[in-house]
Amino acid sequence: MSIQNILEIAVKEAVSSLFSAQLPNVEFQPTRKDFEGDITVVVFSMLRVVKGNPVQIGQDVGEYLLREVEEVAAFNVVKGFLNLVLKDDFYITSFNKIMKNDSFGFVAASNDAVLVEYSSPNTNKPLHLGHIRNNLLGYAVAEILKAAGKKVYKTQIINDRGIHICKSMLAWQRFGNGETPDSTGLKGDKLVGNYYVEFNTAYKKEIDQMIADGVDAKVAEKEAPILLEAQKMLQKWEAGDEAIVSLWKKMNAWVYDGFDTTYKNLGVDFDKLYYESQTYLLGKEFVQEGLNKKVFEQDPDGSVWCDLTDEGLDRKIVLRSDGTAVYMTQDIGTAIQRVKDFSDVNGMVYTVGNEQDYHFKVLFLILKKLGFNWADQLHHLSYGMVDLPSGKMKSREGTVVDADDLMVEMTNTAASISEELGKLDDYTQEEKQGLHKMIGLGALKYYILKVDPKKRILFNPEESVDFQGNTGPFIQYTYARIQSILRKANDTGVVWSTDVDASLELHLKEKELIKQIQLFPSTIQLAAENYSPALVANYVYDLVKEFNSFYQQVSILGEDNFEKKVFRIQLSNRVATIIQAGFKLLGIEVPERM
RNA sequence: GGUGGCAUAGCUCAGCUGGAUAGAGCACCUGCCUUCUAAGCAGGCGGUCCUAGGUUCGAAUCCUAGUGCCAUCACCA
Repeated sequence: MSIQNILEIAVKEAVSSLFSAQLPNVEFQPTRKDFEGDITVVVFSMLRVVKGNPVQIGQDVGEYLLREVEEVAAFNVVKGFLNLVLKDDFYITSFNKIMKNDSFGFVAASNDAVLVEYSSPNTNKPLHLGHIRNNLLGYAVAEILKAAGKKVYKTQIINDRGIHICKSMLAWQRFGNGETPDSTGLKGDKLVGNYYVEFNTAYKKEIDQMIADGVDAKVAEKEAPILLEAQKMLQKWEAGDEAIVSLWKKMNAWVYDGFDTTYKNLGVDFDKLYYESQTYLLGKEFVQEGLNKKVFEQDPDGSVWCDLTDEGLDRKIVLRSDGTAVYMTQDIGTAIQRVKDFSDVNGMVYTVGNEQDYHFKVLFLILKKLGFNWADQLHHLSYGMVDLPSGKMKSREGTVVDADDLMVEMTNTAASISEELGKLDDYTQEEKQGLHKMIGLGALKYYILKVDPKKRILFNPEESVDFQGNTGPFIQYTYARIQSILRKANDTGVVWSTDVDASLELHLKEKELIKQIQLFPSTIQLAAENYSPALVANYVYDLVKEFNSFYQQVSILGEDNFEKKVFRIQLSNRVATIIQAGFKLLGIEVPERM
């Protein structure tokens, strides 16, 4: 039973015996640092049940608790706040328990399965900073859900069909001269992306020419020959034209190759991939079923709609008049397919930017109307855009921050800082490289994940990402320092695996650290409930702040009292494992040295 | 125009279900490396929590209205 539960019962008893009143609940909060105490009972909230002066009530309850609850060492009342001081041995006992728990903070896996979708790129462009946020968020949320006891399947849906793909294909056919990733040394996604750009360049040139020849601008945009040819290509693709399909397969393979490299560097992975080209037909069946069930209605021109005006939304199209699928059609099909594939799945998380809030609201509603009981368990993990100081990233204006380039840049920055400090001159080039990547990526990932997903991020490439203060490297550094201490402790042969003597007197900083450590499990739960890696990031930061303060104020290995020394080594070790575990949830690694 | 999100220090962000004197980092100014890694620590400067009402013993937090920024309202994805 947690201390809070013990106190809750005791406070209720106190109120019952002192004032003959029944408290529905007791409000607790951590005592603010400016006051003496560890945990605070808010007396104000009792006033509804107990009439009287809050200070006097607090005093009476405090005396009762001091008498009846073993863990309470002292109390004081400030205004309507009853501050309780807990005994040191309560903290030490609690700490000893935590030290024995190898999976502290983690809930054992259950059969309650959730599918988490993220990344989901188009196959005509390389990944950029926006995708990085998406990937990091999706990956971290998946890990956090696992830690909170869910069974998780990571997945993505790859948008591998449509006119945009044909544009790259056409440009490659025309201007490519048979170039391949091998012949050029370019990553496959970059190569294909270049042809997408080339298409647009050629397209624009044709439009300009047509306008110069007296064609109306809007007409030119629609009738530029190269665009018409791309559309023809799409029709051929849908008809299964062999040459087109094989070109499509070849170029897509290049792109997937490139993506794989980026994902690997970024440290994310997937359990199952879905391809739009394989699922887009599926939704159509259910459109028909929706029609039968009268969930949908058909217009005279053949288009199918879902009327959501009763829910305060619009009428939404689910099938075009020519019978082809729209975005919504495919998403309906994909969702259903996933539940078929993973029969134990009881919920899905869609990691998609907040510009699609409306789409997902509608999608979930439609699935519910179609009668799927799991539709209530769908969650759109909506996140804000990553903006540059110049505004939104636009590929056409060349203001996109490329994912691969950014990772290299971060690694280089980490390298130059590290070299300047020169602490690791005995490392081999290879070891150094690995470390620099770990630090550079740690900085990037932490920078993005510490922000509440809902909020947009302003990314300034010039100022880039900090390595000091509230940053990934700051936290990694603390971890490395602790490892250094542990190495020395082991080298000097200190055995530090024994239980800590509960009669030890705690230093203020030690007590604060234990308090912070105790919060780890509830932080993971809260982060899972809110789908917010930021909560984990900020928790680890607070823990590290607390540790550094402790580290600076007390000597660990230099402590004369052996019991204290052992305790401090254990405490440091526990902090390190929580940093490591917390960062792992964020997909960030920690170094032995830096 | 309808709908949704956001608004906290010069900048970037925390602030859990309403609680005490609103907290960090960066930047700027002071100190601290003959002691476990100074990518660190301690301190200082800096706030109309967008505005106006309301609910409450108590509001950055909840409600209403307004202002600003962003997104969305396509037979695009």
